[in-house]
Amino acid sequence: MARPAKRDAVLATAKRLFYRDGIRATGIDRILDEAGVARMTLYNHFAGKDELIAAALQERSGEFRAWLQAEVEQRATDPRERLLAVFDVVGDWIRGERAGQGFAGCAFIKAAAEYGDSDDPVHRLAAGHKAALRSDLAALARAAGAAQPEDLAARLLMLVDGAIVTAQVSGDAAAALWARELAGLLLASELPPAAP
Amino acid sequence: MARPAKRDAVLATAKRLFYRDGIRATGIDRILDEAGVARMTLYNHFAGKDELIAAALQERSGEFRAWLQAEVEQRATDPRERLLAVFDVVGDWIRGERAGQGFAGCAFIKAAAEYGDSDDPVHRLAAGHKAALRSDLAALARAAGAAQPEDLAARLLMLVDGAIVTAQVSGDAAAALWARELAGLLLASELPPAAP
DNA sequence: GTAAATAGATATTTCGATCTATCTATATTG
DNA sequence: CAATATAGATAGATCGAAATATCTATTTAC
Repeated sequence: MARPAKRDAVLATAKRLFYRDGIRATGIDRILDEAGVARMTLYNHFAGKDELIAAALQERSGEFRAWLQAEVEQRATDPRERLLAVFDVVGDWIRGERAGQGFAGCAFIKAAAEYGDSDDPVHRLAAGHKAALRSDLAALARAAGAAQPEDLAARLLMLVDGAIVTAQVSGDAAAALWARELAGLLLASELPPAAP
Repeated sequence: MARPAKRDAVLATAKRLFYRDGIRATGIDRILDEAGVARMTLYNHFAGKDELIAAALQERSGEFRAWLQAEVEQRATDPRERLLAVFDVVGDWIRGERAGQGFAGCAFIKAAAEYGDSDDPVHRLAAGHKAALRSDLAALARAAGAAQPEDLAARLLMLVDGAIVTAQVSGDAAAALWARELAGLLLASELPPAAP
């Protein structure tokens, strides 16, 4: 094997359990058990649980952004429609149609909830993920001709997060649809009329 | 003193620490220390931590709903304006202008994040709180003449939660304003035009 | 005087982390 | 090719701290 097969096993298991059960609720021992890895291989690859948490969140952030970007680009070509397609992708995610992963809310919102101090490294990673997503959306908004793409992106991301939280807390699978309708109203009021 | 002075001290401290630091992150010992109460008085009044969590969340839910209701009624009389005033109240809360309490997100969203299993009693309490809030908003929506007051309430609550989460995770103090603007668009499209 | 509250000891887990000794597979070297 | 050095992984013991919960004996307050 090339290099870090065991490291990847630990990281993948940590990502899954941290997301499904929460970070504080997930002990090192369960990660080791489910990854089928010895205790010291974890501590050989990561300085400790904190570093493992950071690595898991960073990897998840990159994967999620890439997945969202690819799905959106696949579903629409017109920038305005791509902004709306974001909510369709989120809807599929909520309904559990994302590769392998059952929906359990947003890992970063939940991480920020567990580590509420805004100076905490975990909270910073969560905020950084949201800032990156906002930047991704701002690029789409700019392509769609928004006068204030950053402002529009911030509002759209707030809609996305509202939908995710509503689905996770209350089990409202239709939340993404509600958010999509609201996004439609927002785009109609913020974007120049589309040329036919 | 009448009856449960010590019980109230424990409950008040638990409410505060659970909200500020998280539930799992808050140990019994710290609650006892900060409440200035002996260990056995806690276990005389509550069967254990689980019951204390439930009591704290229930009390907070009632207090929050009453506070929101009172603030909204104080700020506007017209039902449509009351629906918008909800976002002003949330904005004050985010900016830390609620009695004594620094803003640290929504206690119930955070609780549902920590206890992700939808069958968990803590998660159920969180979902129940959101259902109650939705019901409160639906009453306002009905008074405002909404055709589908429950649907409108669900969307407004999603906006509220989106604003709260955005403020907590990313520190965007303006999130409540963004949500208010979106709510304005939604009301314009869902409510009958106001009679002058 | 009676019920509540207290201090303090204690039991039992669980958690994160460290250390050691052993095993294995690969790579290096003679 | 064969002997060996090296790195990675393993199992298991162990440590200290923190967590929830229980029990007892004493003090406080009404």
